[in-house]
Amino acid sequence: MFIYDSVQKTKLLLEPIKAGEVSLYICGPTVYDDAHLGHARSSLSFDLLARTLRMVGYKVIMAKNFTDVDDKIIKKIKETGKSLQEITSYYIDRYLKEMEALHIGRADIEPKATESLDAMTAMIQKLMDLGFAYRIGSGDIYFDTSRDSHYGELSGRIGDDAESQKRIEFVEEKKNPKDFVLWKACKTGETICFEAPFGLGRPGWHIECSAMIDAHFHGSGQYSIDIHGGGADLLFPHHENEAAQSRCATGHELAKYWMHNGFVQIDGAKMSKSLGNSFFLKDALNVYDGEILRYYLIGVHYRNDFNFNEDDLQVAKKRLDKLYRLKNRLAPISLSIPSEEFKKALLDAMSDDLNISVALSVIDAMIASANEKLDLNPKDKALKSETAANIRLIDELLGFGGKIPTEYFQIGIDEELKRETERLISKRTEAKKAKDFAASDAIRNQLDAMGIRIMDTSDGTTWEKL
RNA sequence: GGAGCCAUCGCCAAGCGGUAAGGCCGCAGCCUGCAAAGCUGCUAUCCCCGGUUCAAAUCCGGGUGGCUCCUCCA
Repeated sequence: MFIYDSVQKTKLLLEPIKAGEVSLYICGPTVYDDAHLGHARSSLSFDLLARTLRMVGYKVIMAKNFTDVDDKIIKKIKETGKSLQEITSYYIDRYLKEMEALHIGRADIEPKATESLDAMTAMIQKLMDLGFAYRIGSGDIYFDTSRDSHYGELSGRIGDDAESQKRIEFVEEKKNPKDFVLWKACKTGETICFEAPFGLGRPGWHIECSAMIDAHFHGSGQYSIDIHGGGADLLFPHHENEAAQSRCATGHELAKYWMHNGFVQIDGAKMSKSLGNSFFLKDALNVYDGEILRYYLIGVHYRNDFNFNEDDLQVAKKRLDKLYRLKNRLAPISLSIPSEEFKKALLDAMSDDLNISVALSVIDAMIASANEKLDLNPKDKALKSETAANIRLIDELLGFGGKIPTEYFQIGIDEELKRETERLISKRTEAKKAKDFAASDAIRNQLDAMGIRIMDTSDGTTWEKL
């Protein structure tokens, strides 16, 4: 298995700390609003990674956190009058449901910041004891970046210039502009306060992941976990800061490999709230089935930017349709085992830093070949059961193709329309039998106007919703 | 101001020094009452200019264009 390490900026052979086992920590969402397509893409990227690692034979332990204490959540509390718990549990619940719709597997460990306070305060205390952190007059505790000689190496930002320092929030008492907050002391009027040995307050953002990783993974003498992942925007400052804290508190590096996924863009620009072009996952799921959305969103290599476009989404659906049409020719059949050649080609592609494009082309080739053989010999049972097993493999590795074809093609069809469709089809079959092609073609046009496409096969007429 | 990523057929998209995968669209054919579906065949020398090499889309230098990070962000 090869993966691209975004710190070393090169593709590397994955050599886990512990043979046969891969520990994975993914930066999850801050739960103050609905998930957008960018969250989906990030989750999808690491879902593919976990699935591939498992199929290649690794035991995978994946953690993905929920940031449920944060300034934006506090802002939401003020705006809505709801409690922190109400807000965060609502958005966590929605997040998980939406990710499920995209067939994204759950992480093995899903820590929440509010449930990891002991780990965080312990790490902050340790950093203070070791002289890596200091407290200012307000009670806030900062990490002293000047004490970490490796600070800046992760993101390659060693000599930051004046212009970039201007952008950092100015706090007079900070020793160094790059120093970041570990603990925000409770100020007058603030209600979201937690107890800590150093007083009431709440944790800074960066400490969360470091503390959770420390709490949940044993690691080795050199690294806490194998792979740390997240969106490309997290490399700096978030991951730089995490790495610094962990290095100073534990004496070893946080992760052996770092992986970052690219952005989802809308009309060539980064999707973000401030630009007013964010696309919520819930809105997309309202219009498109989760499986189609999944197929579309994984279609571009995870490190590249992804330009969201509804036309391209339709193209993705067409491609997925072909898989289901093949599956439709198979059923009902018992599975045998997948073709060795197919499995190898698929795994070879995904083992090469998740080369999804090659993987999808391998699938297309398998579909074409199976269709061709079935055209020649429609009753080839061995081929059918092997093909069915191939599709089962695709579902396991890539997370699509698992539905029953008729369900897939009839998503969003109500019972009434379904009955009407079937009634018209049998009427058309009668007309065809009587060689009344004018009548049968009229019915076909009528169905077409209803959004139903029909196909005559040797086994009768099948139909799909357009 | 600093740091980085990207640029491949009309569109989407692989490629990681050895002579351009795949999908959509289009065209031709097989199949079909006609379609649809399926199958077969056809369609690019890789933004520009230099350089390294027996060999470059792939490496180096210089342009041009797009995006991102340096502030919360997947």
